[in-house]
Amino acid sequence: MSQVRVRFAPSPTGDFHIGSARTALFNWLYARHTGGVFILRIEDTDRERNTPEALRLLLDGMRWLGLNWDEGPEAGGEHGPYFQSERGDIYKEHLEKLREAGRAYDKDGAVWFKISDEPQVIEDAIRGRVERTEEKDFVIFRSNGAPVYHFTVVVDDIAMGITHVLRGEDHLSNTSKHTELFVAFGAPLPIFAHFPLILKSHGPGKMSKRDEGALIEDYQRRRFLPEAVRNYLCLLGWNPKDDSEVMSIDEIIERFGFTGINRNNARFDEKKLAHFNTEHLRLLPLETFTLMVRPDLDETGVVPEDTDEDYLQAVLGLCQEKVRSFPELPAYIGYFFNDNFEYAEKAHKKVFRKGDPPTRVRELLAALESLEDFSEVALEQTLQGLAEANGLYTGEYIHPARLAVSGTDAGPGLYALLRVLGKERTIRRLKRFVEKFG
RNA sequence: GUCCCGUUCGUCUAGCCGGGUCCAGGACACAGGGUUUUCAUCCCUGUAACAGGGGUUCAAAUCCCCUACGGGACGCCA
Repeated sequence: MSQVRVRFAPSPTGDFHIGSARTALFNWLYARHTGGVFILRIEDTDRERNTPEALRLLLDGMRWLGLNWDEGPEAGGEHGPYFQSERGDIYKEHLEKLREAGRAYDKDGAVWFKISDEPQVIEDAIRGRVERTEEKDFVIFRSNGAPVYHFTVVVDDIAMGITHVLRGEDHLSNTSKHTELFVAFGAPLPIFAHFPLILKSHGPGKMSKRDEGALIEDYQRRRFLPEAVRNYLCLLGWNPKDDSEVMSIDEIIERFGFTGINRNNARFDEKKLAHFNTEHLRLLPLETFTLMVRPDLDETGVVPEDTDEDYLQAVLGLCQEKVRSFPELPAYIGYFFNDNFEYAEKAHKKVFRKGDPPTRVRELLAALESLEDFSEVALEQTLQGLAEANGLYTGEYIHPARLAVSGTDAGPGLYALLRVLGKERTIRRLKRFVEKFG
């Protein structure tokens, strides 16, 4: 069989939203799975509504998601141009063919396509056989001379040698118009595959640009991991049949196919997306994690410029598995880089509710000052030894210690925390606590 | 209104084609419990679904029909 050629054909009229992104994704996956060609074609025939800004958003979003195209804008290819606005001559030629065949006529200043009286049969790769009869002739060129979507899409799919048309179910009813045109041009039908739509999380209807969480741009801005968004999107309407969820893109490409695509619409769930983000965050090698979180750290300025790189790495290594997203990291690690952090009121109250924290911290300070080995094992032994010697629970030292060195009541395990902070910082902070609270 | 597509836990879904192994499995969310010095981690447990009705069959989530509901398309938008 000849090589698979699929296309994603958006119109740059607004934001790049999740539904479009998934259409692009499924086409891309199918191309990569089959070793085929993924084409990006810009459907900008509606001059009124297209904007360069929307195009930029689209290309950025595609790249962010890792959906590289083999032919299209900025990539070139032998079937260009890839902007419909530049394909006027091709449309005119094809219109002539229809006129010659007696299938096009003028009315009210527009050009109309004369439908056949045949019922159209669509062998859909996902839905099976679907029959639909077109009921009336439709416009293919507007009175302002611009060609209409149903016409351009078919002409381009023929001219670009598209073998498979993969798109949302919202196009299923239009497909009978398209098959009419394919037949009128004497062209073979591509294989159609219509997948389910993404419905909004709450309320009726499909997801639209106005809905919460609908924009790819939003996820870029909120620093989601593109592989997490992509992974989640793959599972909205497709599944590998064996309960696998968090997968590498190579694994998804390997397993992707029509048999795993569902027929019923899926509701978008931001909580599950957040879960994928957390999972993928944990999978990141520390060096990558460090590199990626840099912008968040720079933006908030929590890490001073002269910070030792090894120390930063150690801190991140400790905290990577504790956070659920990049933006929450700066606040989570702030105290590591600032000895003069504030003691959180809630944590302070909690710790001071019982026992004698200042005394415990003083005892701990004395013990740690003479401790050379700041390994977790040694620290643990020291604290436990101290507790035993004074007939107290280790918790009576641990909680005040945490408050004293971090100002909070939550965070990484205390021994690891102290190890990373190191002796000098730890001592300094314990002293500060003693000075402040006696 | 007409036509097209669909309907399994709150949500994403497995199972359906080739009916029995399904008093329906997994994940997210939620609830409870546990581990840990803490927590935003981790572990365990629990709650919870075959839209309804009719048929076919020894047997139906699985096959057929009807109804209801959901979604989509009916533009000189794409």
